[in-house]
Amino acid sequence: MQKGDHLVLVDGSAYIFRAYHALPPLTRKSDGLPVGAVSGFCNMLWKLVEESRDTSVGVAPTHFAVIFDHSSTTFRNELYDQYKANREAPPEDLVPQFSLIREAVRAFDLPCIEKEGFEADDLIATYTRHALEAGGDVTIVSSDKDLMQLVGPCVILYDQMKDKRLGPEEVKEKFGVYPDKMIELQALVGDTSDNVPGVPGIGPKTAAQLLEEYGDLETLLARAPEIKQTKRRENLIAFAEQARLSRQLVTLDCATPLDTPLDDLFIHEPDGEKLIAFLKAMEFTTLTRRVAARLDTNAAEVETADITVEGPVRGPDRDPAPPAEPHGHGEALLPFTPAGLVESRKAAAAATFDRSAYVTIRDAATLQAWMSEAREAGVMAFDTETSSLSAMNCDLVGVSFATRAGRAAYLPLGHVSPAGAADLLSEGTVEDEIGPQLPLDDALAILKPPLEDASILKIGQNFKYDYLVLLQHGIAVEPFDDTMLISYALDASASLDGHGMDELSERFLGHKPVSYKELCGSGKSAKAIAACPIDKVTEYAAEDADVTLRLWHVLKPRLVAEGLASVYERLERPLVPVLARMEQRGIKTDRQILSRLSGRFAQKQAGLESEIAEMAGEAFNPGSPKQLGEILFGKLSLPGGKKTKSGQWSTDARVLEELAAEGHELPRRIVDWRQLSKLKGTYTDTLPAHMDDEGRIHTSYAMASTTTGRLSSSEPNLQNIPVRTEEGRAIRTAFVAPKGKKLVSADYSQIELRILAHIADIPQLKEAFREGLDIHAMTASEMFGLPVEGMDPMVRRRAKAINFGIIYGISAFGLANQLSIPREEAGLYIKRYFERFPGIRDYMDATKAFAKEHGYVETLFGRRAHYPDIRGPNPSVRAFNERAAINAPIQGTAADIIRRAMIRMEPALAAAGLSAKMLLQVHDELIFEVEEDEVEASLPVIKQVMEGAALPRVELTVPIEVDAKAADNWEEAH
DNA sequence: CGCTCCTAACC
DNA sequence: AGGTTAGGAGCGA
Repeated sequence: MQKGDHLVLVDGSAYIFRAYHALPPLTRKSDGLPVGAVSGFCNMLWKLVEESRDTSVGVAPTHFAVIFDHSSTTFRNELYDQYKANREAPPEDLVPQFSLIREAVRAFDLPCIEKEGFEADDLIATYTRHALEAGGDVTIVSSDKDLMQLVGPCVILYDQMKDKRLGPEEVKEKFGVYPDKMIELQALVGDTSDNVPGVPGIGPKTAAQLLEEYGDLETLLARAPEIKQTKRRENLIAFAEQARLSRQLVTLDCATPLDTPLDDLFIHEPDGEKLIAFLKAMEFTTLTRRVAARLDTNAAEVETADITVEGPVRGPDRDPAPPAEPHGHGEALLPFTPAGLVESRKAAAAATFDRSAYVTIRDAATLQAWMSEAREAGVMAFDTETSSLSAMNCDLVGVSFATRAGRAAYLPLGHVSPAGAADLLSEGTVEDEIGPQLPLDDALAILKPPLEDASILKIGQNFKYDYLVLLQHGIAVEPFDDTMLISYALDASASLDGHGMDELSERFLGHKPVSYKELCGSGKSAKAIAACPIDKVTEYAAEDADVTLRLWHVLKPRLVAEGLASVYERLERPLVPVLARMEQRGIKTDRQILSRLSGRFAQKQAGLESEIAEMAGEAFNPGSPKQLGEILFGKLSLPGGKKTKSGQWSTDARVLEELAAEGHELPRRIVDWRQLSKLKGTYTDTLPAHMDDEGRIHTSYAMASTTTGRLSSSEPNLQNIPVRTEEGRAIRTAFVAPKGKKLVSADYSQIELRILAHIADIPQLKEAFREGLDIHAMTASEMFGLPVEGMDPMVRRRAKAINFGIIYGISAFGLANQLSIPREEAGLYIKRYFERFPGIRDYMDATKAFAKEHGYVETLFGRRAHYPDIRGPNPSVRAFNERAAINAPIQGTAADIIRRAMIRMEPALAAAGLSAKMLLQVHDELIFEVEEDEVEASLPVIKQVMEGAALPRVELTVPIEVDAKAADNWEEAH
């Protein structure tokens, strides 16, 4: 435990009795087993776990335990045989529930702590002391006044049922003394229920008053003769010893020997299946459903646990962690907490970086030894060094490993002599010059087993890259974690400046690693990494693995603590192999079509260029906004000149279109020229350069580049291939299926508007989607009171713009801009819209309020988008953040849904015996390559997976529809 | 050569 | 008006 950590201790025994007494008796239907207290206990614990993840309530816990009384006799009985002597035996129907409740805690995967001879309160006191010494905060979940003595600046008492939190001030208010005097107060007052005698005639009010006056118990007893009130004086003198005994009895033992050290209370992701199996066995249908939905698990598929009436009584220690399991396509959230995590976490935070300690691996035996170390540790950070940045087209230069903080090595595999050509000229071999390197094939043969070993967790940074590199060598690395994706799940803010390793290292470790530039240089003088000195590369590469491992130690625990484990485990990590395979496959492209289009575009452009020069009266570069602005608004003095931020004439398409509408021919030509220039320069000329030997283009998907959870595509970007204009669309005909296959395009219809209708709960929108109506025409009809039949296309267009505007966090300024209408008119439209759909305004207000309170918003699947500046002082920055915050849950939920579909797609197709291959994702569209004779069978599977992708976690109240079509090329399939 | 600006392609 | 990537021009070192 370290500073900033947060320990939650649940007073389990108190919970049991409260649950038992607060609820009517309940028995298990199938056999009459009494389970009322178990049910109440489980409900309370579940709520607590849920609440504690809501960071708005307080700091999310990093450590968590449920503490029980072990038996009725404790060390206090030796002090005083009457202690708790008049306690009645627990009710008969509660007795069998004690062991069930311990089972329940185990099912929640929480440590269940108790100790012979000690009360729960003593254990709570001891853990609290340990936590405080480590610099942590503590929340004790209980309302027992015996625990108030523990309250302090970093310790609060939380009464879950009354939802009350007690700090020092609240204790003072309640008892008239601060927590540090609680023991003395209890010693005076006594406790009838526990048989703590106290001093007769002294109640809480008097006790508080006396302590206020005399300071502490001993002073009070010593000066008792001074007290005026006869009876009070006599009692204090007569019962002084009894008061001292009482003080001993109520003083909690904060030095209880602990069987489970504090650090072992470290929280980890629960095993959803285990919990659901238990709840099903108890026949708690409501809670089972609730838990299953939250954990995104289908309860029907979980086998009911075998819980007998005489369930095993839990010992004081928790069970050993379940065996580590690989996380393939499985649906359950399996914990992966290798042994020794806690130790390594501490080491990661403490150790400093020593580059000279890194090892260069030059032979098989040393490599084998490192892999043994990894096997023992159960964890290995791992990084590949390659000859280029493109995973699909690079050679492996080396691999680095780290097995614990500070212990890292580099394995050179493809290094060449730094001098390059000198190899050929010099007498000696490369080996003489740079030392021996293990042959690549030998190294891969040694590496393959541990990299695919289910009991070794491989940790990478931007792991899709390394995964893809090794996939080219026939190695599918599993299981793995990715520090970049963990960081992204925790906080995807754009303001963070990315999730690259160097940034993360500086942000979370306060360490600046050797940069690639420092190693290889930059610009013209940049060297290939393979030509850099191996000792320097060892420092660089091994450090990367070391940093990655340490980042993992710091970041991974935060996932669970902040309630983001399911985002990472459901939406991020499983997508890595899926995207890697998509990138590896690539999409077949017809070079000839692109080249013909380039020719056609060039010809048209040339024609336009001469016309443009003639109209302008001089030759200039139409691609230069600066020159163009000077011609249009300077030389020709056309009206409507606007300036950009930096004072240049604005010449964007909007400005030029407006001029063209007024009859000016030159701007029209420029618009056309620009379009051709874009299509040619960005697409038809450039795409062929990305084709491989088989004529396929492999894009690269960035998983952590957007603030909302969308993917992005680059090198080349295949998510912005033209579609709007006919000429642009022609480019899509170049994306083709090979002979004997078809391309299938499947896209979600209006998914963001559907999500809006669901989230904001808009009856008319939901109804329209259920009826399959034209949503924009319906909107126009609602707003302007016109029938949908025979709707003016221009009116519909406005309604459509407003619908999109709503998704984007509408402003009168933006809508006016979009529709080229006065701002006042746009304002009226918005007003009208809100009148017709008041739920939208409610949603927007609620989202803004949430974002202001928490600093982030959430998708339906729990992904967060952070907007800290929404609280900032700059009104326009604030407004921008408000709009983004309104958009993010909608755009982000859509992104989550298609991610879920992609993750499920391959197993679903395989299960149906189909060989369809997913190639591309374009935000709401998936593109597949399908054997011609499998098209018919594949379409319904693809549709089903996409349409059902939100389930079971989220049940949308609008239908989700997917249109899917097969054709020979992308243009026709779309 | 590397950066910013402007523009435009997509959902 | 929300979320992206990319290319060319222009400028300064």
